[in-house]
Amino acid sequence: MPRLSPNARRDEIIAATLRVAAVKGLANTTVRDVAAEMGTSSGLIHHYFASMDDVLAAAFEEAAAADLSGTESAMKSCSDAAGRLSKFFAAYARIDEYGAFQMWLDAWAEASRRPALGATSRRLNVAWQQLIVTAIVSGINQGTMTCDDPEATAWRALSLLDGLSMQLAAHPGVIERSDVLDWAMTALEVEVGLPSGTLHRPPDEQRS
Amino acid sequence: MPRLSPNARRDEIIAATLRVAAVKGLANTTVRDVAAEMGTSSGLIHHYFASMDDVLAAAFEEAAAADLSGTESAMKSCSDAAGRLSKFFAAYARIDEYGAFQMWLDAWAEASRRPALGATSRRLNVAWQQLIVTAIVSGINQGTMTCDDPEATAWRALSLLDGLSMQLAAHPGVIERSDVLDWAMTALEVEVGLPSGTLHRPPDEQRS
DNA sequence: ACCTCTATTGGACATGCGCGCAATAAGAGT
DNA sequence: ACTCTTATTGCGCGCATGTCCAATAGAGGT
Repeated sequence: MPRLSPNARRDEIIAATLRVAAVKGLANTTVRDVAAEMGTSSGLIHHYFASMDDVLAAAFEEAAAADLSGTESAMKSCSDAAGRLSKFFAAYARIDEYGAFQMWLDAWAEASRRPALGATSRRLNVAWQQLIVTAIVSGINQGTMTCDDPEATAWRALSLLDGLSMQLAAHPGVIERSDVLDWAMTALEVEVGLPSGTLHRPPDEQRS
Repeated sequence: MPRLSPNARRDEIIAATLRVAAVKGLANTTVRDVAAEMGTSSGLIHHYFASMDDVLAAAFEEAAAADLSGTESAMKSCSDAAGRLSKFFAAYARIDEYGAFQMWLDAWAEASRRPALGATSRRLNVAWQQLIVTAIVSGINQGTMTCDDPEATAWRALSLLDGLSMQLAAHPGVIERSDVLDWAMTALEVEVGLPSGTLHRPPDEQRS
């Protein structure tokens, strides 16, 4: 196999891991699977990562961090806080649709058994919650929202989304995909005192 | 080891499997783990089950069905609908504490890859949701609750509980155990128009 | 007492896993 | 062309897993 630069090879290992994990699941992805996917030897992987746990954590980190920063920048395109929350839900739904949710399910299930993966999962989950927190806080400052405990409200909104999406991913057909977003947005509207339907409407874009 | 009747031994295998799975997770529970937990040889297990998959499926079914019927009967000890919901949350919390939630996480993650496990998980999940639905419907009939769509409200309540409990199980420390119940109960109170705090108080027992 | 059935044993077997390591080869700098 | 670094190989070690099976032991019927 062609000799690659460390950065390029490292990226390819992560990319190959994600391709395998999308089919077999994060937990069932082995060193030999990833090596075969790349067409290289299995020993090569341990030249770049100390353990398979680290490989999985890096792959999950890569995919999840990309989704996170994509969502973050989408939210910045709105100046008003309600619009930002609206963007948040839209971005979450897009990720959900493209099948990444199964990876989150795997990560959550494995979090308590694989320390590196668990730490990454925890950090990114908190980062998602903080996206909601900051949007709510700016909503309060702008006078359009009211909320006693933005941290708690954000956990409830995110957990409701996660819980509903889990039903969608694990038991297709028991609830509708369109209901997930609708229900979660409505619940958050009530919590922060927004007029019903505010989050459902496409937000105004920010003026430059 | 004492020679037991087939039924007794089969039950003990399932019980031992659950004890191990509570610690190691459903997916990581091995034949030898179960045998060691019982204090018998590993070959004995294959005398009763054709494969380890069958053991895990039977164990999950057993535990989940027991938790479900336990919760159902606890709810029946209350005549008023709000009391029943209160019992529901109490039962859910008890199950959660004893470590069974990791098993649900495993089941959800594996649902899309193991059809038999997925079907069981789906059926029992819907049954849990229906426990809430019937309580809400009787609350409406008793005139103590209002709800446009009990099915949807039940999914939201259950998903919020599941989502929050998932954070508890996967990322210990990010939220408090006591908050999970508090937040989920408050959210449901708002949804069905119950006075704040109603679900938090220990319900009156039913008079015979 | 013996006999029969079967619950139970304990280990063999093949497979798959993460990981480590000595050998190899490719590319970059001189 | 020569050297030096290191990306890459290919295999082997130790361990854990599920499955299978011949041998053993214990309880119930006659």
